Amino acid sequence: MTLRHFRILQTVAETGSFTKAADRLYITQSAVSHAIREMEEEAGTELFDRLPRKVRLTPCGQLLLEEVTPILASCDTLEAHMGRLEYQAPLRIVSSITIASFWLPEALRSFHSEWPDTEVYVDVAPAAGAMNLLQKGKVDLALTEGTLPQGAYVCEIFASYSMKILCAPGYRKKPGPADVKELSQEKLLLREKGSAVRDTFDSALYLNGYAAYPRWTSVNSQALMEAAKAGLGITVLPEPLVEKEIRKGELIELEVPDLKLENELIAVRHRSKYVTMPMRGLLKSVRSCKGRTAKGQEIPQI
Amino acid sequence: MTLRHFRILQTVAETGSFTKAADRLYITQSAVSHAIREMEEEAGTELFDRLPRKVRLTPCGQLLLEEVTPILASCDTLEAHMGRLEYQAPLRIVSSITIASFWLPEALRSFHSEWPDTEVYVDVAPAAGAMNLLQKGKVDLALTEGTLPQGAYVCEIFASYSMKILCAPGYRKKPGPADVKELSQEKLLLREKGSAVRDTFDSALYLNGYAAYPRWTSVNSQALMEAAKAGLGITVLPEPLVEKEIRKGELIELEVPDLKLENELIAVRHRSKYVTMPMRGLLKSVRSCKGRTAKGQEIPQI
DNA sequence: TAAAAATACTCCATAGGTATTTTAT
DNA sequence: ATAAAATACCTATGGAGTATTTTTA
Repeated sequence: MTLRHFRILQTVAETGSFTKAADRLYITQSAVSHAIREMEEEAGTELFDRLPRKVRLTPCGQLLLEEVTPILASCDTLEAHMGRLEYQAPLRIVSSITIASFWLPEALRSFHSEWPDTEVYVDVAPAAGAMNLLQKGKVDLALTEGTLPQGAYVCEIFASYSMKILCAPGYRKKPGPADVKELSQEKLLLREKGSAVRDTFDSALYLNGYAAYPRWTSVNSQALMEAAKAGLGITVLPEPLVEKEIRKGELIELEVPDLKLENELIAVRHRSKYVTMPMRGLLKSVRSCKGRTAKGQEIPQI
Repeated sequence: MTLRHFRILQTVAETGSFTKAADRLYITQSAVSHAIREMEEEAGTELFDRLPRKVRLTPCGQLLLEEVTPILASCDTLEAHMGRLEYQAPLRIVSSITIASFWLPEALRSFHSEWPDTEVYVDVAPAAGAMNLLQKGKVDLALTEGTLPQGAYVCEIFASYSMKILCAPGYRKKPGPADVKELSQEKLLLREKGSAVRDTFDSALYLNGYAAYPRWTSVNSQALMEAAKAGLGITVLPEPLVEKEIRKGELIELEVPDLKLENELIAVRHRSKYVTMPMRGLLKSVRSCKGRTAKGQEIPQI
């Protein structure tokens, strides 16, 4: 039994004639006759009464038609969707917290203006989890930061941000720059290991021969910022996140000349994965994205 | 796009491998590869990501699979029904009032015991309407009575009944048999023209050179019976219908030796119409039917 | 190196066509 | 005599196979 048989059955039922059905389907009466015969053999009974000048569904044929009609209707709508599949299928991406806060909103706004039919599902997760989702095929693109991932991936650096070392205005007695040793002995308020900000900081210290033993370890940057404001220690956070606080004087930057604290933002996808047109569009939007949210706009805290 | 493509898509999605899908479908990996390629060309996008050692649905493939799955499920249940179509399709019959009252219940009881899965839809209609329904294909069998219908039909006489000429006990002054002339001049309470009982009576009179001009004409036999009981005239009704009233003495039979009032019961079907197995069964039940309802049982009045 | 998909090619089953016969009015 | 379906017979497309190459971990 094939869709072809179903379609022929339906058309014969509608036209009441093998010949007319054949005309409508652009095949010959012979082909219709064969097809109906095949179905009748499969059913073990006649589906049409052959009357002079016309045919008419038997009760069996009627029963079969009732089952076949919704199947054909489904196939028709599917057929119509077929060509648009690529634009209707959602994009699934995972993004680091920082990127989701300061780059993604702009990128998605630009993407949606070009691809209004394509939905984007976003999963915000720390860098380590992001690569796992990508590898498992749960997402098609990971926007992550820090070190370039190993493996069968295509990576593209699309932006970067610097991290600031910060404390409350009255926290430090000695003014001016500090050296790395001083910093490593301070009360540190840091993100958890595995987060890009922490890993970059750790490796920067390590390059100078030191290691960090933080007082606070937090999965949430906002908590660290508040702790620093309260004078509980020194924290290290992405510049875009603390821009406003520095401007307002609620936090002040501690300069440590030897530490290069810069994180690169990376769009990562499977090397062997086909890049759909909407995905191409999203990558373009990500690339052309200036970063940061507009001045004065409230930053959503995650 | 064919059901075959859909099935291959589904199997590849389930097994995560072209080769495993091919094994399960008893075709080769090559055939699967071709089929998926064809669908991808139709969709204009890739449906599976080719990873080392396995394949995985893309979002497009996922979307397509979600549309395809219910179609395949419908086809599976249809396939299962296919062979039983003949037994699941209902029989549609039309029956005269008299047959429906005194023969059909027994025939259907016997039929249903042999064909419990086959439903029978019964339309009770006067003889003229019955043939119309049969001709229009609304029913597959007509149980009618009186004259054999003309046209492309197969007819089978399966029983007969006699009609009784009846009046109230005190209605007639002169006792004993009457002749046809006397009868034709009586106050007659008759069924409408087109009904088998009336037509048979009319033609019996006509053969003797007379015609009926009834006082009452009714589509309902019960009304005629009540009128006769009330002494309003003489009526002509099927014997099975008035058996009880005669026995009780509520009506008495008027003998008219020259009138042969016998109606044959006929099963009629289209000559060119395929006879399904259940229909064969129903015909057998009709043929072997003794007629009348069981003694003492209430006769449903229609 | 191994395991899987892609591909080049071949074959044949069957969908479909042509021409004719059958059927029923 | 006519209009339609059935049928005998033929053709060609495409579904499926074999064998080989490509790909990537």
